[in-house]
Amino acid sequence: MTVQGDRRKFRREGADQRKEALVRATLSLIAEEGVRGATVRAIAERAEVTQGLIRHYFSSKEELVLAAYTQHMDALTEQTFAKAEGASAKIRLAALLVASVTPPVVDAASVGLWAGFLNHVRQDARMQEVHARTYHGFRDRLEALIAEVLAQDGGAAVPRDCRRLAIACNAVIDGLWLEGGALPDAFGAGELAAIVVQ
Amino acid sequence: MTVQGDRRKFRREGADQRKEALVRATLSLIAEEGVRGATVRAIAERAEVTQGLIRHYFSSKEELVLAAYTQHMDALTEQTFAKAEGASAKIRLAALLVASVTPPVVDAASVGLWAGFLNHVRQDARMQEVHARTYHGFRDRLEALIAEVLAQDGGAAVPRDCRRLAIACNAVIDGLWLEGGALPDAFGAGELAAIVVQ
DNA sequence: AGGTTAATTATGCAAGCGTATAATTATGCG
DNA sequence: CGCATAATTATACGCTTGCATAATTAACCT
Repeated sequence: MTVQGDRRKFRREGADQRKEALVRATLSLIAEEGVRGATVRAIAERAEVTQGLIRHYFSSKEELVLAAYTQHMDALTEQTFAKAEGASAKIRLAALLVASVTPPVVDAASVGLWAGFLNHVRQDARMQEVHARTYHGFRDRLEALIAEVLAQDGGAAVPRDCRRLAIACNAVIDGLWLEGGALPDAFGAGELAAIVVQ
Repeated sequence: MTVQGDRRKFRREGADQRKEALVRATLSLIAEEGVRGATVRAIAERAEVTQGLIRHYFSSKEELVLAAYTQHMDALTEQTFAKAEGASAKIRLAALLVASVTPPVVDAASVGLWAGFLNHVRQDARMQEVHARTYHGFRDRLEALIAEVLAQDGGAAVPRDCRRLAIACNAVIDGLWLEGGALPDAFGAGELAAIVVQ
């Protein structure tokens, strides 16, 4: 004689799917309201589960936020390089630069996410680690691509120059990234990329 | 027979000084922890008063945050233009650009502040007003300066061109602003300014 | 001096926070 | 089917939050 309570119906799902749903909900909330605004209850509601489930998959909110940050940064890098296709190295570099300053890598949500994470990254050592790893990963791949372009252009690819170019290139990308995401002005990414490639 | 309670001693101060102290405390906390992290109690503690006083000077936390944002944006503009001095218009423009991408206009706290305010500005109509007013104010003054430079260079200063140049110039400044504030890499602001002036 | 008053502190409240734990129930297996 | 178990929900606790209000006190006025 089980009491037929109004207990909410649910479907059991794999740990990976649930975790990803929670991470997605977390990211969208952080983009809108920052880490502090992404409350456990709000995250659970957006992921269409109850808040207790979060603690079942993540040992704390901090852990969930770290997982979300990691996933986001990795996805961003991957997403950007995925579009860097083409016959020659020069074309691939150009495509990479264009991808770096156009949606979906650059949009309001992405910038909101960056802003939401900024202070948290500054204060949490593990978040800093993830940031450093992602940043260097991106730069290294960019450096390799630049080396290819230089080699193909005939000139010898001095490693030190490649490193410097990669850093500078990255800086320009970051600057444009903010510009494109924060301001709605759509401006010709193509020509900008061309300038950088030159 | 008044009970000598351990009630905290205090000094009465003018409304302006207290308000400014509260605004300063609010700004520094928002830069560190975002608007949600800047709690009424934390602000009061940093301003060395008790939390009740905030309600005495501001009708709500939201009002205090708005006042802080307004004060910060105005100060930023003023601070930037204050350094734009020089004999010729061209020199003044160059000085303005340099000031726009060097401390104290650009530093970690300033970027943290920007990040902390971003989502709040996006969601609050009055904050958007302040942002728009400040942004246009800056751009208009920049436009006037550019017009001067063009006129001095001999060419006729077509208003439409000035407007466009001002917008583009502002975009570059914003990009560099993020770059300089978020990354510790100190890079030659002078040469950048030179490029823009050209 | 002493009284007035506004500035300031102290206290309390309801709601929301992250977290802990117990109660249920969907699902795979014999 | 019936049982076991992990996934999920429900509930509760202590703390913090923004806000309201009462109690105190520093400073000014005559």
